[in-house]
Amino acid sequence: MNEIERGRGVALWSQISGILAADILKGQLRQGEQLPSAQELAVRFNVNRHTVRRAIAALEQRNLVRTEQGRGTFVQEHTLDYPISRRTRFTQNMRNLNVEADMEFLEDAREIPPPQVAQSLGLDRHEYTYRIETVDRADGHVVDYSTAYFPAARFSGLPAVYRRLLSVTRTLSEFGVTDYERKYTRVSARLPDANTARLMKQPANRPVLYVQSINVDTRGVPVQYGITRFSGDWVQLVLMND
Amino acid sequence: MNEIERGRGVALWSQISGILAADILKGQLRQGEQLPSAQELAVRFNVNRHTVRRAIAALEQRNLVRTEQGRGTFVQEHTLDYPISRRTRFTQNMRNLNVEADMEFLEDAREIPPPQVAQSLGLDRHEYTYRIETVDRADGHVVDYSTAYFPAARFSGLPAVYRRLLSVTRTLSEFGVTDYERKYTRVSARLPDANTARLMKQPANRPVLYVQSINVDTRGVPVQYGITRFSGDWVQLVLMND
DNA sequence: AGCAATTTGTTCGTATGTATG
DNA sequence: CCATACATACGAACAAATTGC
Repeated sequence: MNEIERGRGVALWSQISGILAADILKGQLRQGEQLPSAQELAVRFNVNRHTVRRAIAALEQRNLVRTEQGRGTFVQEHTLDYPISRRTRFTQNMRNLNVEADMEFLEDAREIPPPQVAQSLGLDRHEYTYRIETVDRADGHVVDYSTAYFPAARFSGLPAVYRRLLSVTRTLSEFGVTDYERKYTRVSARLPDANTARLMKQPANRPVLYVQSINVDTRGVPVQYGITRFSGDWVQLVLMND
Repeated sequence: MNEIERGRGVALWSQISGILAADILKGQLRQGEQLPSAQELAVRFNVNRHTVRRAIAALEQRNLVRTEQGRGTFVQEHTLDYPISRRTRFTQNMRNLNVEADMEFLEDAREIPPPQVAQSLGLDRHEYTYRIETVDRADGHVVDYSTAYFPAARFSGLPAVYRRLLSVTRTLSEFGVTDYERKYTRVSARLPDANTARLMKQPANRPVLYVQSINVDTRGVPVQYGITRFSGDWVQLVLMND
């Protein structure tokens, strides 16, 4: 059981807030789940109810919980609504949401892709692609882990450009592809493999949204094949019609 | 270990085929996984290699496996591509795929819905809805488990009509809603709760696609809130742009 | 419809710790 | 060392909303 220390320079409410926040972010407190009442928490941490309320107020500020008078305090359904449309730009989406978004480049490689990827990109079995792996974060925790394939013949030297620009849109633009659109998006649910779970810092038994997509240029020629694994708990794909 | 019996009126190849098919359908053999070689299976079942080949041929006929010359036999990636669009009609989708589709009515109820549902349908907190639960099957195994909410005030007596027609489209049509369209679709990945796992006849650690959707009439008024849990292994949602 | 139990929200007051000048 | 300001922490009482009986 987690304990707090008095008089060590960190306010009690801050310590309590930190413990609860960690529980939520680690998934030990599930989405929509009710927290113990302020009174119960006060007993557990051996502090006054006001102090607990101060801690919860901080969590509410961070949008981790939601309180309802007369009912209780609940773990906020903290889903990022991820719009999917033919103009989807993944990084751009993040900017539109009021979260701290950042992206980390993991690695790139020049290689012959899996058959399904080759076929989707309209390549022969022995044609090379560039593969680029990245991780996106929002508010500090991993939202998605993406693998993107580009035809190497058409986009010679792409990885270097990508490392510099860190954006698919801007990178393709450097190669003259000023516009592209989503041709199709396939969505399924699966458990992450060991590597994916590690990169996404999530338990291996928490499912991910497995999204495969093709982007085509204005002439309909495939320019990118993408595999994006979204944290199933934190991301909802939203398909709007309006 | 599963055993086969000789001379009991069921051909050996048929029994072997049945055992392997059950393994595949129960998910013990995962999608894309390679089966043991015909020789290995022959040893395991204590039959001739030809008998195993006959069994595998039957599986291929049922489109459960795919054999590749010189490589081996693999569990067919047996995904149903489920198109999602503003005109999505779930049952209709099934008919378009070349599978045996059937639907089972589970139960209905008149009740106050969860707050999120009420809000999405534009109802007050105390207004009633009809809830209808169904299961869809394709080729005998469960593809999705759906819960649909309808405003009770507007569609008085809906469950009786639904039981008779077994179709959302036709039921709404009886109430004068001759046309409706998908307003939005939200997709996330989660593990099934115990009840869902049981109804879908799948292990509790296999993820489902959790899809929430709203259908609105031609004036934009919500007529149905749906929760559909798709078997993550067997269903891919496909969002086309063409 | 009423009532009790529970939980969050609010407002007092009081005491203590910390930083500053 | 003292005065002040501010954040922290506790206690009591009451209001408002929800839930279950």
